[in-house]
Amino acid sequence: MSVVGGTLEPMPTPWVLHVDLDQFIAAVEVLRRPELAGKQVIVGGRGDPTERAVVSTASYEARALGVGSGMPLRIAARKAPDAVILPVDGPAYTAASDEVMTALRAHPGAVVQVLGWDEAFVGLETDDPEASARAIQAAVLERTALHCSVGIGDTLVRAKNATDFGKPRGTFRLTAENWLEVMGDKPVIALWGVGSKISKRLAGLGIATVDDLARADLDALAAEFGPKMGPWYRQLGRGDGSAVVDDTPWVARGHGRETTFQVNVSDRGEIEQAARDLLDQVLEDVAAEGRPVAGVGLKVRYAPFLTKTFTRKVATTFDRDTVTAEVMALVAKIEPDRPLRLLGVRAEMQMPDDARGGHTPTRGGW
DNA sequence: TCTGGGGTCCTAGGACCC
DNA sequence: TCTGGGGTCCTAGGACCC
Repeated sequence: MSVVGGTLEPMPTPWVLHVDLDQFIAAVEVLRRPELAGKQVIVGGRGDPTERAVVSTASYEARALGVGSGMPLRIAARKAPDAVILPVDGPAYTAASDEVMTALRAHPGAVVQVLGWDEAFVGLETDDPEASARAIQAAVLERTALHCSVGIGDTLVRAKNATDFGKPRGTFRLTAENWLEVMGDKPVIALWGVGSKISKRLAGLGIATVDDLARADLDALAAEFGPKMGPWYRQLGRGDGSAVVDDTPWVARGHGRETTFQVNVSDRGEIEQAARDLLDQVLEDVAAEGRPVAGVGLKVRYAPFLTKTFTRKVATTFDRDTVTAEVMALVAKIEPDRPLRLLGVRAEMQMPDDARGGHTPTRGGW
C-alpha cells in the first residue's frame, strides 16, 4: 500500500502481457496487396514451390487446408493448389515490426521486451489487465492496421502460454490459480521450451502431461536432463518463474548465414566459393555492429540429413584475412566425396560486459 | 511429406594447469 | 603398479524458438 494525500490507496498489481501478432507475415503481405484479403496466402522461401524451402507463415484460409509453418513449400502447394505463394521479404516485416513495438512502448508505464518480429512481453502495473490488453490491441491496430492477441499472466511463462487461448484478436489470463486447471491435461509439448525430443525423453520417465511434469520427481529430472535443465522443466510445468520484463537492449552474440543447395554439391572449389560468399555477408552484418570477431563456425549438412558443426575460437580481430583463413581451415574438415546439402558460416563477436543477450528466453536465467 | 534460415543456450568430454 | 582432485577453456553436438 502507498500513502497518497493522506489516504491509503491500493498498489496496482504487476502483470505480464504477451502480445502476439495474428498471422503476422501473411497479414503484412495482405496490407500491401489488399486483393489478397480472405484468400489462401502462403509465404516462404523465394516463393517458388519447386525449390527446397519451407512455409514461414500461412493465412488462416490456407491453414484450413492443412498448411502450416515449417512445412516444405512443395507439400504446401500440393495441399493448397490455389494458394498465392509469396517470397519472404524480411525488410518489410522488420519495418512493420518496428511500428508495432513503437505502439507498445507508447502505452503508459509499459516495459517492452521484444522476442521476435511478431511478439513481445509488456510489463505493466494495473488492476485491470484485460482493459490494458484491449487498449494495446487498439493502439497496434490504429498504428499498423494489424491485429494481435494478448496473453495475460503473473509470470512470463504463464503469459506466453495464455496467448494461444486468446487467438485470434482476443485475450486470455493464466495465473497460479487456473494454470493447472487449464494446462494440466495438455501434453508437455504444449509448453514453451519443450519440443519433440524432450517430450519423448519425458515420456520415457512416465511424464506425459503438464500435470505429470508439475509433480515430477526433481532428482529423476536432474538425472535425465542435468542439474540446470531438469529443475527448469518442472518449473515450466508449474508455469512458475520470473515475472520481470527486461527491456535492456538485446545484443547479438554473432551472425551467421547459411544456404541450402538446390542440388547437392560435391565439388571442393564450389564449396570453398560458397563459404567465401557466405562469409562476405556475415562480415557485413558483423561490421555493422562494430565489434571484433572472436570465433568462427561452420555448419554442414551432408545428404540426406546429417548435420555437423565445426567451431574455432580466434584471436579477437577485425582483420578479414585472418577470419577467412580460419573459416577455410574449417572448410578443410568437410569430408570429401560426400554430397553437401547445406553450408553455413557463422561469426561470434566479442560481447560487451554489460550486455543482455538471450533472445531465446526458454534457456538461461529464467 | 520431407524437412529454411536466423538465432540462443546447455551439456559432455578432452586438454591443460596447479 | 597404479595412476588425486579441482578448475577453466575449448570444441562438438543437441535442443529449442520464431
